[in-house]
Amino acid sequence: MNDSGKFENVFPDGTVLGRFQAALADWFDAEGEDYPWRRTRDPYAILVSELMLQQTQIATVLGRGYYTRWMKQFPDWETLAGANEEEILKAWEGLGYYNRARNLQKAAIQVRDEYAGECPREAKSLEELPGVGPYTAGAVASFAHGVRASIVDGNVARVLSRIFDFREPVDTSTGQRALWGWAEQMTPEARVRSYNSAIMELGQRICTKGAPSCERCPVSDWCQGRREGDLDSLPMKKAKRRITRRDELVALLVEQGRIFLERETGSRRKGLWHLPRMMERDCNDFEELFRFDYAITRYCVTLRVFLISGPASKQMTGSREGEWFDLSADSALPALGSPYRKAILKYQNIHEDLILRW
DNA sequence: AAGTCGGGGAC
DNA sequence: GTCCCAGACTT
Repeated sequence: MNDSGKFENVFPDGTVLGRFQAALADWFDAEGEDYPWRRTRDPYAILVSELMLQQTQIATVLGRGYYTRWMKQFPDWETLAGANEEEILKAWEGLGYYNRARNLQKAAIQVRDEYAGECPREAKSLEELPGVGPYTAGAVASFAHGVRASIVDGNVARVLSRIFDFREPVDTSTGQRALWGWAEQMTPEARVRSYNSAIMELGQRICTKGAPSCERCPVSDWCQGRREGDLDSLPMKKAKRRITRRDELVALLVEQGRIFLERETGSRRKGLWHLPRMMERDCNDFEELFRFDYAITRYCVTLRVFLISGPASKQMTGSREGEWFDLSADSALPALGSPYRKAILKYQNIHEDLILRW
């Protein structure tokens, strides 16, 4: 490496790095997990997986069927490029970070129009695509095209900070520079798919945040952090900021099996729909049906749901931009933010209970 | 460099 | 509750 000397410390000669790379790649080839995006080299299929997986666990993307559904609905660049935003957001509903979905479509349009349908091969070119940063560019270049390119995600950051016993915060520009520097020196020319998959999966399954399984780690011999004996404190991070509490008051307007919804206008959950929001003073005359908390970024929000009926309902719907949707089928509802979907479901359950009791 | 963007899994 | 997750973009 550089002045730190840690690179030389762990890899005193050139042959050791080769053995380190081989140990990782061998481990992956022998016991790596089998995911749908590892059964293909289609850059589109791989880009879809990478965008879905940004800040999102594999269990969510796979277990709740997002990836499979998406690939069936939008199987290639062309199809996605020609889709409309409504159906894209509906397919992404519940995954969060909805700009990822819009960026994915912009990327598809860009590949179609500016690259004649041929996905760029080099990481630097891939970074031109919207929603594709340094990590995703390296992932697509290596996984889809087999091009030598480095990756640093949360998993790799944890592995490398432990390998080098890196006792500085990783969530800073200097910390990131150090990690990327190591990653670029350590990435092999050959077997880059296996190596990159391995170092990520190692962080996910073996070199975990709590209770890492060093006895099963294929590269524990090279791990400086393990020798120093304090893996649990790595990687180091800057101090966290606090959570802010907030109330959110919303109206449940239901008439003849239909519900009144509004479209999000700000930057948060943009393009999705939500229950109409109310002012504190406008709630006094109505019954609070129920409330529950949900977390979003650095906020803890108490969602309080009021049932609005009678003349007030007419007044509210008359003075607002919104639309009525059929409540009978989920497919008739537009893409909703998760808390609002949950609230509607809760309301329907209460409603059914009342009917059963009669 | 700091804020923002979601929602859920694991502990 | 906390931390984290196959991060990227805006300010």
